[in-house]
Amino acid sequence: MLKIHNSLTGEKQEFKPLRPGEVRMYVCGMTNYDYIHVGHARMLVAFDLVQRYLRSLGYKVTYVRNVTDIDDKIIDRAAANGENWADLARRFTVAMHEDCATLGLQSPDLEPRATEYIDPIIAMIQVLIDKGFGYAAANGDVMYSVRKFPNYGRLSGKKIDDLRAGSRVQIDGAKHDPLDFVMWKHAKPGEPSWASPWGPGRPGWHIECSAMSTSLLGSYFDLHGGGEDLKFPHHENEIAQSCAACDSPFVHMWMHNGFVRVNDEKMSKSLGNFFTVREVLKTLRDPEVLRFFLLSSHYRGPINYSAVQLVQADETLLGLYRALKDSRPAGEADAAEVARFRAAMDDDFNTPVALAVMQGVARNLNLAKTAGDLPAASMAGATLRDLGAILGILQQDPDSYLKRGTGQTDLSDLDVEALLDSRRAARSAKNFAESDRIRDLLSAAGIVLEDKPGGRTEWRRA
RNA sequence: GGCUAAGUGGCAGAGUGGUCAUGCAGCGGCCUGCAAAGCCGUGUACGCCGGUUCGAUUCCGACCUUAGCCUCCA
Repeated sequence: MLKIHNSLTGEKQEFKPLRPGEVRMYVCGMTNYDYIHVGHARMLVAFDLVQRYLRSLGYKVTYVRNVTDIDDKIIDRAAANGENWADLARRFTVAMHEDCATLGLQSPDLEPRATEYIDPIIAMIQVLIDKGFGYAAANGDVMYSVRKFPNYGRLSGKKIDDLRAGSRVQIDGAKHDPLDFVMWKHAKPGEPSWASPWGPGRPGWHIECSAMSTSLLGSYFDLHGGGEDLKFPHHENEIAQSCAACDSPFVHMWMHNGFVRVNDEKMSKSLGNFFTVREVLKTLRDPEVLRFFLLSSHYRGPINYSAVQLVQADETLLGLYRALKDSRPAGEADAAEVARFRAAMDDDFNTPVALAVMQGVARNLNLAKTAGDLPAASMAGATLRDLGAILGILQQDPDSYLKRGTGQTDLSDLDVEALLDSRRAARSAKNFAESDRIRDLLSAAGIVLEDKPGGRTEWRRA
């Protein structure tokens, strides 16, 4: 029985799809005006995992993750670059797709872009105006009247009056109430715009997600996810808009992932302490190391980003691939281990415990290999592979994974096989000085040797 | 100021009212020509102070510390 922590109630709840056998989920994706950083990667990986696990449970999943391709930041950045805003958004959306693919993310089933949903957005705003939740302000913007929506603040646990008291927001003269937010922004000279009943303009961020999610998944769907920082006001506003427009509950369960921190601070653009996925990947043996690192703590908690931790993730993943090597995965996975793994995942996607189960399988696999118990090794190998597939790890060929370094050392002018032959000859002649010399030489090139029974020697990267 | 999370062994990271997380690193052993890998063994860990309890890291209360949100943010 799958339990998911629902941000709406603050508790883990049994997951029951609204429609039998079918899960509809929406995740707030990226505003693409720059390369994605590790914080974004965490969100992306967390919900990729949710989606994968739900599928592994046999649900028919419709996973929607949007792209915001019109926004102040895009316009500003494009202006700074002297670039067309649409080109900029397209360029970084392509880059995001590349990064997602490297991180082993499965594509969402649908990836709506805000600019493709202008009509539904306008329609929804109109409905909200007609129902008295929205109003056209004097400056041409269309606002949402937060105080008209009774449950405003329920998701984030905020009270309207507290917000107001603590508000440091500049009072916008056009707003009837400082809490009101913009659904439609009137176009300023030179800005991209679309025609609307309220004049040329563009959609606000919150209405985009309300319109896209309900257009694609219906007015009431199962799961809505995003980063913790979107809880307020973005998700709160989505709820206010969608519920009011559709006269319906909006989302059954809300999920929020925790932040990536750097030295105990949130990794973010504004703090300037971010690392892009691209630059981090250059320092790693394989992108899978970053994915593994992200999976090694629970999605809701904070995770501290540091080079040391990446090294630990690398070592641990390496150990798993070493176990997998020569295991000849075949046949059915070990049912008991799978059950343990699933129990961990059923508990609000507890990947650290799921990974611990896999460590146990790896130990049994190593034991079976040294005992020469081939059937047991195949089974353990199959188990590791199958469980890894759910998490999106351990699907590569172990030997080529192990022979891959962190990218610095070039082996092209080193004939490893020939050196191993010489070393083999030296060892059988008991010329250990020579065999150790060759091993040191290889070691200096970042190659580790492992002598196997029967005079066989294998190599991998350190 | 309001609201929300969190403080676990050298590092990372789960979890629980009363023998075990797990991984990395370390140490000892087996194996090895020596290594590496693997396996076996190994650590008086749960912010502070009270309370409840036969027993609390786990429940309750206060306190301290940190982070996040309250403004765009994954």
